[in-house]
Amino acid sequence: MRIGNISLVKKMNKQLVLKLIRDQHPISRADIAKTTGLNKATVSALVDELIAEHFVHESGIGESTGGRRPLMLRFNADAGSLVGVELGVNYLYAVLTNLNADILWEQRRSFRPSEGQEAIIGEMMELIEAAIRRAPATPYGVMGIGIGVPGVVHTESGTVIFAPNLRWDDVALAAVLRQRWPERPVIVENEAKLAALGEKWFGAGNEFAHFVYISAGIGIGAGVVLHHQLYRGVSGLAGEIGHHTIDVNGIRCSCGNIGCWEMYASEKYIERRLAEEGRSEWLDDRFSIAAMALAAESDEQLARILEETGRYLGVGLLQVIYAYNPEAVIIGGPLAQAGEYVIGPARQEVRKRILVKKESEPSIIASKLKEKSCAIGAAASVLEAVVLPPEFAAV
Amino acid sequence: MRIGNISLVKKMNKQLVLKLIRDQHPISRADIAKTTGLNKATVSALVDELIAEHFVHESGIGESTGGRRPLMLRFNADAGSLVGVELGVNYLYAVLTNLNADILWEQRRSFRPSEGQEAIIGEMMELIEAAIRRAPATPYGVMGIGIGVPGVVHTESGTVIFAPNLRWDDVALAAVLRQRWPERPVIVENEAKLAALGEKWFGAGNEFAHFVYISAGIGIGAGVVLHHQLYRGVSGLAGEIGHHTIDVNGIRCSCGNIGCWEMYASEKYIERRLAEEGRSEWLDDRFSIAAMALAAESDEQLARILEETGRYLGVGLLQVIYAYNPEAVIIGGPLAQAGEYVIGPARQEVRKRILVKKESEPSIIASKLKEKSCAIGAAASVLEAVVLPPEFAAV
DNA sequence: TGATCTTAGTTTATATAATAAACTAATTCG
DNA sequence: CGAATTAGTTTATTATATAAACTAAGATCA
Repeated sequence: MRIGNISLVKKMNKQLVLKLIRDQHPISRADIAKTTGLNKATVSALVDELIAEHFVHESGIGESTGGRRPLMLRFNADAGSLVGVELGVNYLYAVLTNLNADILWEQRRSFRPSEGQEAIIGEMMELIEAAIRRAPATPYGVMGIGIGVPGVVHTESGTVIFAPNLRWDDVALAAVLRQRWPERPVIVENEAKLAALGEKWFGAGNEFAHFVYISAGIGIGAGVVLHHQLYRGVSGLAGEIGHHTIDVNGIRCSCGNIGCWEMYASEKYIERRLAEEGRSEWLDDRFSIAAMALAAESDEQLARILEETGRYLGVGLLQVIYAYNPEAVIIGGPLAQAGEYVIGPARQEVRKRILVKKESEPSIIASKLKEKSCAIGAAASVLEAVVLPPEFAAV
Repeated sequence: MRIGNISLVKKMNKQLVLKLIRDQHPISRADIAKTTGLNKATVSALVDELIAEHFVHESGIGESTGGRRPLMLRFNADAGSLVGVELGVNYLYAVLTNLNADILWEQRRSFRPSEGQEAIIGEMMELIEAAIRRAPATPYGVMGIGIGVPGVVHTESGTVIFAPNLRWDDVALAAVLRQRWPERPVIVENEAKLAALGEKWFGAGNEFAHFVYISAGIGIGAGVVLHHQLYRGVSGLAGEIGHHTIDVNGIRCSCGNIGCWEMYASEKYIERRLAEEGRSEWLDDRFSIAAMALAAESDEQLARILEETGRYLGVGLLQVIYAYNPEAVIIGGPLAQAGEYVIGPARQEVRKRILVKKESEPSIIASKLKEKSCAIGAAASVLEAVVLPPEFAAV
């Protein structure tokens, strides 16, 4: 039960000031006082502390608006570094960033899915080790490690409860990493949820209080941001909307259900359709939606398959809209590489089927961080945990 | 932008104390201090104010646990009255309650859907007038009026944007009522959302932080409570999940879409199946699920139709579970009168189709407030707006 | 029975942080 | 050049939570 006391007030206001500086820098103390409603003296005191903590610095003198010229403040993105890792189905991708998600170092590494858990976790730890070695000298150093995984996660313990595509089951990933780096916060979370955080902090979700990030690849997952905060549900399953039924009499999904959305609006569907249409030349190891979209410019059959996929995507988006009524839906993951070939038909399908037009239609847009969403989101999760908690932003 | 100051802290703590007294009365000052972590002196000061404001009263001396006997505190449900109104498709139902949702007066009135807006609003105002006249003498009198409507609502203005079954479109309902009762808060909200509030405050939702109330009748609507708060989305459409597609190749819905859930898990479906199976004797004006469920005990054909409906309900519940990952799903509305005939098969269907069993399965339970959910929820919305705002309960 | 221990609740003094108002600093404008 | 304006700091005040001391009223046990 959260009780209020004076230090809570201070924490809230300090966060608010820091957030404002990050979002609107360069900004003066006077502007902060005006936009927040806080007293000038309060702002000065809080800013002084933030400067002492290296999160803010003065960046010179601004333009006068008829009086004394203001001292401009900036968020200090170089107060520390963040490590973000995406654990894919057959690859690892790690980034080292500053607090502004500028990538200072990155590395991608493939593995065969047949490799065991230990081997994969071992490679991940090598990558993290390498990232930490590359970290520049900063006041706080590496502030934490975020990991995105393709499955359902128990966040407190950092355990991967269920990751079908990796065939992982109850793997205590965070425990291993915390043992190796006991002094650093380690966050393990579902990849779509982290990608949503990435888009929220540094991408297409920045301006929205409520949005849904759709990670469409082999399957479909989602990260749901409500009131500026990631929504996880009671056990972290919120957003597993790839298994929404869109055809009760449809085809069987690997999850045991019938007619799941992700059987129709994913790479799985495209592969099935390519095979059906006798275009199996596209079905080799190096299958890529991006290449397919390029070829589709002069290949109607391919274009049609992408368009079908987009329409099915739209059918499911309708459910996303009715469930969450978001301001925006951000389409990410490999499927988003097809760009308007998929997103256009999805938009049309939504417009065709939706109940109340103008009130309810969200912007349906492409991911901004592209294939880096998850890794950057993993880094952002550390930022959120350590520097800029969203708790007070809501309401 | 919410800033912190000392009076915010006081407001938070006072709300917290009042909430605790309401939830756990009788309770002593010492117990409040222990469970909240607030200082005894702080609690005493806040309680004194709450007593002066008539929201709390001392209710005698409790049992000693080895020392001085405590003064027990109770929530004063008779500090004021609440008016709640349900606007159905062809009836009005109004209640007058105390702050504990005990019904002091109620009235139900039918109308023909062909009557115009003005006539219906007129009848509603007569009902409200009658309720206000019946209100007992209390410190605060009638603290406000809540109205549940079968449609999408813009809450700030209290405008009914779209109510297909009433054929209402952009009706400024709250404006009319606020003109008549300018001194009283008037809340207009979707019926399922208010019913969810009702169950949260006084019914089956009491113990859950995240739950979904399903209003299943002619159509399907939902009220979604996340982090103890009603979630509305950006334009109040969140929870319009009756129009989730469960069969892309299915039958056309009145909303323009194809294969909507509410074509399969609603009274509409039952009526269609009754007709198909040649049981149209049930299809008269006084059609009632409750009667049908009773007859189903010795009528397999009826039992089978209810069971089918329940299975379709389960298919859609899966989507609710994946979207919100709630602790519980509460089934209300006319369809819930069929009890286990419908809820049992729904549970089975969910268990059969769900991805991760133990983590994700919510309790699927029947509404506790039954046909009074909406009206009591309308009253509760006033309570929440005026006496017990949920703002600080979250996180 | 009465001394001591416990628990409930109040009073008093103190600490923290926001605020208002007065102040200094630096600039524009006429 | 002086008045007005804007930026930022200093100082005194206020509201509130808290700790600690205190009063109140019971239980326990020799």
